[in-house]
Amino acid sequence: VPKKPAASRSYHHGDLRQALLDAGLWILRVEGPQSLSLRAVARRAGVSQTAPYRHFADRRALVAAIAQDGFSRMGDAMQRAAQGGETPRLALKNVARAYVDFAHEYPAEYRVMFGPEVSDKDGLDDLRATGGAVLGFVTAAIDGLQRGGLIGPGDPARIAVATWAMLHGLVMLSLDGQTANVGASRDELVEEATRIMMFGMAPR
Amino acid sequence: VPKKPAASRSYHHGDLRQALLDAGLWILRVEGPQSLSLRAVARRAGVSQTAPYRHFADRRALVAAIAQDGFSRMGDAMQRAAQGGETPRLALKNVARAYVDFAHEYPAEYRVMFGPEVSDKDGLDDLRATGGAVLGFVTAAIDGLQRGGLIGPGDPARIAVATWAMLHGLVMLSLDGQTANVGASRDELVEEATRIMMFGMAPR
DNA sequence: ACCTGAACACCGTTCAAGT
DNA sequence: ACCTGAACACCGTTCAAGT
Repeated sequence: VPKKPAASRSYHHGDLRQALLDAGLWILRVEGPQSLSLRAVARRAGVSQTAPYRHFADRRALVAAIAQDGFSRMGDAMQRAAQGGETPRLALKNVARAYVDFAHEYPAEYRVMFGPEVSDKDGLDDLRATGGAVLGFVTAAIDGLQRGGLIGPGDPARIAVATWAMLHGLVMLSLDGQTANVGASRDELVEEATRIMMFGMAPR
Repeated sequence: VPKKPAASRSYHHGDLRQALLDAGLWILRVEGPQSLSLRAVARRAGVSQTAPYRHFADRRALVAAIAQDGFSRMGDAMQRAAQGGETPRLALKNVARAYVDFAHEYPAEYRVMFGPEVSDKDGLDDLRATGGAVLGFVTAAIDGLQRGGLIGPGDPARIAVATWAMLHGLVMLSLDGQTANVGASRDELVEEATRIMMFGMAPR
């Protein structure tokens, strides 16, 4: 029996759109991405197979909504991490760690966020905007570090892309188990990557 | 009518395993990853729906074989690029460019190589080995640069992971269209990433 | 050994219909 | 407006059978 106030129960399943998203997230986390079907989501939400079409144009729209939710929550985690740092450089490291931690805590969602099903953003304007916000967030952080004299000059947008690329690549290789044989922990790899990004590989 | 010598035609479709791989690659490139089904591959190869099961245990095995083929061809391209450089540093840049170019020339295959369907390498020992060879290749290149005094000390395996992560992340963000708004070409972004990897972001 | 046809349990999506 | 049931064209996989 739903406990929500009547005003938010526009039909007898409460907020069905949210219920479908919750069901999708549960299936994704517990049963894996290959089980994430519109029919399974409908079953878990307790409605007929065709009910989701009232809220999502097609399967891709549901996946996009899940991806967008992931970007949103990851952005929140990064924001919280940024506020915790005592110095700008510590803040950047905290943000990097928050990013990597989010991906490893919710690997299935992270994969969906960057997966092939939503890689073509045509018709997914909201998702494009939310994903772009992550880059904007990193760009603002880079800009702040430049103003503080902690990193050198250069187009902050390009530097931000390189920073994001490093984090994203590290996460993907790690999730794919492709860093398992280097004899270094996840934190050690983040550390090494941060060191290279700050000081470079060239001898000083 | 197949023109191969009789010795290689173990059955009337020639080398059916290879024919199925070719069909899969064609479908992947032309119709996209969502059309890559065992049945479609069989149809295109002109055999019954169940014939592929003589050569691939299941759909995942076919996808893994396609991914492995991709890793193999990408490794070849990197090897060729490495030999072309006049100096070690130019060679590294050439390898980076070859990597990024391969991914953009065969985006569907690249996505499959790092996609969720084969991310769990359990039971895919050959794929794990071929993927690991890419890391070994980068590690050897880093080691060579260290010996030549062109990059500083440090565990070459960890430095290689960071280098690969940067390339992989750049490729994925670019393929996802998430670098479209920074006003920089693909080459410019590779250039910027290479600069940061070599000299770092910190002011000198 | 290699391939086929029928069958089962799924799936996305559409359509007419119910309240 | 919101939801359902039936239907269509797919899919992965198994099984008995054919040469």
